[in-house]
Amino acid sequence: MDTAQASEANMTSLFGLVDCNNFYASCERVFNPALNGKAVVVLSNNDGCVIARSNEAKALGIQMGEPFFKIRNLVEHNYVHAFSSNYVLYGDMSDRVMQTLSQFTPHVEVYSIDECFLDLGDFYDIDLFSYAWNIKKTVGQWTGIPVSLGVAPTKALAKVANKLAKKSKKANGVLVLTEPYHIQKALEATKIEDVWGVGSQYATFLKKHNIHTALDFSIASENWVRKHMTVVGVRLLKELRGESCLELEEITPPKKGICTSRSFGTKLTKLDDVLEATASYAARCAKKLRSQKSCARLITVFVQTNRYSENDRQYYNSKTICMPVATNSDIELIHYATLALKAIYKPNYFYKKSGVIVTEIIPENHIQYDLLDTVDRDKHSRLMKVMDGLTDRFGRSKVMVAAQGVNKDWILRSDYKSPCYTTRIAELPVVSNLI
DNA sequence: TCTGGGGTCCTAGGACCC
DNA sequence: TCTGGGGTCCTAGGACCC
Repeated sequence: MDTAQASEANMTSLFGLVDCNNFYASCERVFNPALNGKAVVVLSNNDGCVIARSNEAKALGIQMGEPFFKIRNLVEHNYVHAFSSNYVLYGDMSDRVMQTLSQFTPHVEVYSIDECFLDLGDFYDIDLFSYAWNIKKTVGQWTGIPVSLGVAPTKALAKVANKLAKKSKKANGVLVLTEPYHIQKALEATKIEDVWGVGSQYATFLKKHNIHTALDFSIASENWVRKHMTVVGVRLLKELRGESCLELEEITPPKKGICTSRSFGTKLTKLDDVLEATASYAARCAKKLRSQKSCARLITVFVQTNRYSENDRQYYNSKTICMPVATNSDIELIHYATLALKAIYKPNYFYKKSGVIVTEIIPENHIQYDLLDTVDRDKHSRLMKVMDGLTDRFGRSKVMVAAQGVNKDWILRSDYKSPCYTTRIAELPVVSNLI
């Protein structure tokens, strides 16, 4: 946005930020009301660490990212209810929340699975507080998910408002910041490390320079900020001063890199096992590419051992292959992922994780074909369509390329998973030798 | 025993070209 | 012997987000 546009936007810009409270934990509660008032945590893949906590779990002192084994005692004594992550459920609940929000303004930006920016620029003249409160109430009634809502003239200020809305008992989940005096008070009450865009590195640096709150930062010199925090810092500075620099991004641009990686449920040493896992990740990348109608030219595979086991020999390596023609076919990506993995695999290591990254992504209708190409791309594309159709209907892992394996020794551990309450998964026998 | 996964943007510096 | 300078592209690394 240029300066003229920006200053024009400033006349009326107004953003809402809706954030689902403790989202994954709240999703688990919607379908299991007995959990209300109880400490609930949701675990990362492999039930490794805590990635979501209800307020009661926070009150027990459980930290974000805490390894699960450290709180196993609490779980066993029933003080805490733990769930493996159930992304199908959370994705579906997220869709419902976003659908509900779009009833209130046509211009929404789905910022993450549990956050959404709203353009409220047309609503300056109405009673913003009632409107905001109505949004919160409606989402609660229609989806069962509690949300907090901050409203302010810029995205960064809406973030500030949202955080305070959640924290303050008085605000009770809704805070509208339009008056300069209120904005100033809010900035004063916001610690610098809680500002959107200030991570741990910058927070430490800024505190060293006596900047402890968002207000301190907002009165720093622009040149000083540019010098130490690049143009990104300057944008933040302006946003906190009320000058809108970040627009609402309603259309999600296609991703420039797509990565699928997982830690294995157990340590793997055999090439075949690592191959099966890696092939599955390649297929996931292919599916993600197809869903955004893209193809990729580069594929990178990496493997690593468990960096926490001090007694094991450590190994990390990666290999990138430039494919002759950009593709989004399971079969081709698995083929090249296999080649890449074989190039870096070394026997006698305990592998804990592998991953597939695809880059140099282009729209699928912009592919440059190779004269010497021997792949029947039409056939692949038709096959992938059929497979996607089956996957969408019957769920993942029902149809796959044989290289992905059926033994799945590497599969994720997920001992505490709730049912997929909202999406029916029909039963269908595994078809493994389709190709 | 057990420690997540998937993204974005910006900058500095080197290579290369004319 | 003298040893320019501007532009572009690429990459690695560092910061951030959820």
